Amino acid sequence: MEAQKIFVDYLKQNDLKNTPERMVILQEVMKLDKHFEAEVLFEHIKSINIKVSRASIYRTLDLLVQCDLVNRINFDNTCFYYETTMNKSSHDHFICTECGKIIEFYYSEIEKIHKNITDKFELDISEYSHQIYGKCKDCKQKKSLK
Amino acid sequence: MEAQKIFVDYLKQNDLKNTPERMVILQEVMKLDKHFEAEVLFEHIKSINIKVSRASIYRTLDLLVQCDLVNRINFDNTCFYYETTMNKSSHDHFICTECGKIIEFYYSEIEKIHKNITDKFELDISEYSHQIYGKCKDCKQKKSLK
DNA sequence: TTCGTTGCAAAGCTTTTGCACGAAT
DNA sequence: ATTCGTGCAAAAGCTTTGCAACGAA
Repeated sequence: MEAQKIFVDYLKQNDLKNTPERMVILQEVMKLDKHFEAEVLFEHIKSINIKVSRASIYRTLDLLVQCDLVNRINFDNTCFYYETTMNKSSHDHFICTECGKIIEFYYSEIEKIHKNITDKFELDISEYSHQIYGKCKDCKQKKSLK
Repeated sequence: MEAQKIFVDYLKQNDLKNTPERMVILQEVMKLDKHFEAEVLFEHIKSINIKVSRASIYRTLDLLVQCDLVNRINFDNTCFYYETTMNKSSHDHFICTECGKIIEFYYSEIEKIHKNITDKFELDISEYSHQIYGKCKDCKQKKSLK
């Protein structure tokens, strides 16, 4: 189902009002990259000459999280990141602490682990975060030459 | 090796000073429960009538993270949590997004994945972060009752 | 004596909130 | 006419930082 319809229905069902601000925010959220910050969304909307306050950004993001159109995730304690739930694919990241290089990888075992833990503890998993930090091949070699 | 020796050595090797505040903080960190907040450590030390400022708590925790005696973890964006690394096998966390409950778990497959990726990309892994977010059994049931 | 360290308070940042005005139904 | 939403600015809450006094080496 289309995101906008889901959101409008959600608003209606909860006696919330359909406002221009809310519609703009949903529309622009859908255009952003996978993991975006509230501030990025705010700046983005400002950049297309639409005026929406930061408060409305945060409040509307909360609503979008409520109706499962958006996930709010917690990456590094600097701020929350948001991502749309539509078309989401899973992969993890290796981040080189020397040069910042990122390697994406995917192992089906991760999903098996999640399935296993879901069953064992009767959980309902919505999101996960899996990062590996260290030195990439190049930086490892540079380091050992010293 | 004993934590205190590791810390003292670390300080010496980095031309940092061995101060009473740092020693107290290390000592009391070791007494705390698994996942504690900086504020809890601060209050704990105050409660035993030792005077250490919040700033020193934060600065010393950073040092302890630097020398791998403590991990700094990020569960819910409210604050950082810390845990000692001594005598602790690696484990990951499930965090309930409704009630904040934390479940620790360990799967050897994670290590296999890391070994595999290390070999494949010739990496040097120093740390990783793996959190799963969702609803725990109780909160899942509460939600479905509505 | 020399620097690193401490405590304090202020600043920094992201997110939330109180309030008066404005808009949707 | 209600009632909810918005913008603004202030508040919140955790963490970091600037600075002067202090203390370890």
